[in-house]
Amino acid sequence: MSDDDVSTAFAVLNEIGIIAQLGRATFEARLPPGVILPQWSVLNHLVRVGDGRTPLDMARAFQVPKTTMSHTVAALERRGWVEFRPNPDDGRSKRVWLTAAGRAFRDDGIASVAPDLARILGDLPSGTMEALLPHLRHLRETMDAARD
Amino acid sequence: MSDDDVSTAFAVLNEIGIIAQLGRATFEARLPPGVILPQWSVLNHLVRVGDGRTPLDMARAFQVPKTTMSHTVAALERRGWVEFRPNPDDGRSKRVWLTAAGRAFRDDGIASVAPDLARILGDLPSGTMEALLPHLRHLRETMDAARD
DNA sequence: ACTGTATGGTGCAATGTTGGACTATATGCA
DNA sequence: TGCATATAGTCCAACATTGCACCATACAGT
Repeated sequence: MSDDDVSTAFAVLNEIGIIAQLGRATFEARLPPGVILPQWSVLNHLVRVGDGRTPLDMARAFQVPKTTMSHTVAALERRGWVEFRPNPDDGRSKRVWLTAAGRAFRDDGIASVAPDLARILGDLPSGTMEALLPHLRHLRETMDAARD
Repeated sequence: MSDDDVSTAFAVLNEIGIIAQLGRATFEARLPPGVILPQWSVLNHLVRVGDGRTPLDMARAFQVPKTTMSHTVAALERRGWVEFRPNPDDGRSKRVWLTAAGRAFRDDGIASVAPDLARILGDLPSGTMEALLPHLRHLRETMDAARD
């Protein structure tokens, strides 16, 4: 493992940190005031992987502490975008279900940000995102596995 | 701009958000308790681009509000890792300079995390990071330019 | 020079994040 | 069964982030 490899890795993580910041700002500019990216992301996650997950499942998926996820889903529930039902398999846990309003809000979010993303995509060499995606997935999976 | 392109972009930003989180956790696990990633990142930035920057310069580079950067550099100054000097060109602003202790602390950070990064790199197909870096730079620059 | 506006920086308050302690339920093992 | 340990979730307090109001300095147009 050469020093060069390590400094490339540093540079990659550095760029990723800044892009995450920019992406968050882009998103939040389009969400209604008071709604925050992690809230929308949880709705999106539930749509993509299916609802009925437990809060702890999602905390692991997002790599945040369980208290943070607890706070986030509580906010979503207050707004009527998700509802809790007991987990029949485990009396300690809840399952989180999307409401119709929650699905609609998630869809609105995509529709609102799509033009911003389209503008960014238009300024990038075509194929940039497709080139990034598989490598990013691989990196994420590897880092996830390394966190033992 | 097809729907597929937009959903690829969503997926890329999603992965980037999670990797940023994982990277942050990896780093903070190696920093002394109470030291936080943004603090170390600012020291790293000053080493890489040269010290003598103003806080506002750095706020822009990191895409954070100026109050956040003000808070961060104040913490670094309390720990003796940077010092402020007046800006001879502009009486409103400060310039931020690294101290010897600041440089040493930044170097220690690299040395502490390098083994973790090396482990991750060892589990990735070689060339993954090199493949990512130019695309990420491009994406970051484009998003930066789009934020007008 | 004078005045209006723009910019660098900070203090404060509201909010988000997170570690630690705690409760309740589940599971493994004698 | 009974007990020790592990796990899901929440409450609370400490701390980080950030929008807003404010001050000081700079600069542009007259």
